[in-house]
Amino acid sequence: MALPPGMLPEIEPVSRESTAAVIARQLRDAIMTGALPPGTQLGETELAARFQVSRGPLREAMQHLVSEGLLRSERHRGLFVIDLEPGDVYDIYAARSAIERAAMLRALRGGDRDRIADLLEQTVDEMATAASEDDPGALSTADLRFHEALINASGSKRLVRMARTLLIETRMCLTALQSTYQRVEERVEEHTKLIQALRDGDEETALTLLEAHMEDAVQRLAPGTSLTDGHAPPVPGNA
Amino acid sequence: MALPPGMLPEIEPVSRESTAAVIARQLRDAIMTGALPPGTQLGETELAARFQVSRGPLREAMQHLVSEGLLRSERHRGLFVIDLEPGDVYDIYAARSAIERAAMLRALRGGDRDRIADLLEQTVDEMATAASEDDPGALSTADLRFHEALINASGSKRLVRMARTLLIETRMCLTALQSTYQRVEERVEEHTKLIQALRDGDEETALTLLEAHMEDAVQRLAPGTSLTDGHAPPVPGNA
DNA sequence: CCCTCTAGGATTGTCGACAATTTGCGTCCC
DNA sequence: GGGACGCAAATTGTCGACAATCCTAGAGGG
Repeated sequence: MALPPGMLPEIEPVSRESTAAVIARQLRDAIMTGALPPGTQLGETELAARFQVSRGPLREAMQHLVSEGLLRSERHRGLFVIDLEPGDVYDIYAARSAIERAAMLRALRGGDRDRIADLLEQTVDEMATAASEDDPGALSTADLRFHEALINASGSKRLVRMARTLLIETRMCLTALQSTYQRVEERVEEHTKLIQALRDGDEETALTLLEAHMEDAVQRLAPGTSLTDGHAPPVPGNA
Repeated sequence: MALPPGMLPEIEPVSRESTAAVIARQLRDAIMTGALPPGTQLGETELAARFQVSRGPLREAMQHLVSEGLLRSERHRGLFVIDLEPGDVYDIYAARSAIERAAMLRALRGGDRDRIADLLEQTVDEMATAASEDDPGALSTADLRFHEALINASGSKRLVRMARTLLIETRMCLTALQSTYQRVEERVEEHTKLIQALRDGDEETALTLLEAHMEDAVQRLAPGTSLTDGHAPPVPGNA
């Protein structure tokens, strides 16, 4: 009303997030970073005490993570952090490839390519910083943020929603197999080239680079499998 | 032990599904078929009475549907069935296009093409039956089952997981705009051609047909928008 | 010595009640 | 008559306790 737009830009309700959402986010981070290793059992009573809330909101948060696929629930047994088998690595990257290809297409065709490219370059800068400081964790985080930004730039609610779990799972892969990395310069450069292709509006190059990016990763993380030729992993834990 | 495999093939725990899961499925069906129209407010107390359970399990089911994107939650206000705007129709089909393209690729390259094609043909038979009986609801259901089967055949846990919500939302679109249908023969034939391309292992044709299938649908449901040229909808309700 | 059955402990599933917050309506003042 | 304030009803958010179920360890019998 009396407040001109632009003033007080960031006032929001004191508690705009539900308790369950806060807990879910904290657990998500813990799982993502490896603080809660795969296979860990999460006791409701114990966690409720740690978060100082009742079991009600905590259960809701857990249920949320279960439906996201980060926890697996065994009835009357408990909740466990999922453990990723080789087949899952393949599956994750195949799904990511599909999502990010679509996001890239929408970014390419939806206009505003330069603005998106600028956004992506910020995350690449973060990667470079993390690389120069020799911080593998931060490097992985920045890497993921690149892909998160790409998908956000697509402007598709559903691509964003579907990618959320995938990126967390990707982070789990990266933390679990932190040793098998490629050269950091190479890792940064792949993303830079991707941005350039986007900026140029070169669809074929962008899509090819993206596919190669995924193929590289999956072969490094799960040797012997391939995205492009449909070579299924040895023990697919699929339904 | 003493039971040779193959005997008693279908005995399972008396209640292998949690109460919340049962409720969630029932609500899902109700939303999908339009029994709960978009925008409806769902009171916890009322529903708890209808299902004859406490509010605890019911809340879990609701939370599940919220995280799936079928309900939207306003704090201290209530839960509402999402209503699909034109921008959402575009978004849904863009996402479906990405998922099903990937599923088709894995079906094409993963071997067992004939087995998958046979499975898909069963659902096309269902479509034909529904068409001959002039049952639009059953026709839509069979249509969705075709795509569900295709994604299941991909063998990818994550594609299946991501597609679940998308297919429900698609069903909502179909029930909401049930009038704007194409000729039923055409609708059946499109799927038949898709199966043939899959059986032949003709990747280019299969992918092209699939893309056209989606493009047709989106243009019929949300005229003026297009998947392929990135023509964004007039009022994108995206984040 | 090994298998089976039973009792114990622990964990999840469910419930009913209380507290916090929002919305709508009625009232009061200008 | 119009607007703002305050109250009350309804709904969601949270909590603690009880019930059902499952794993484990130990004793007993073969």
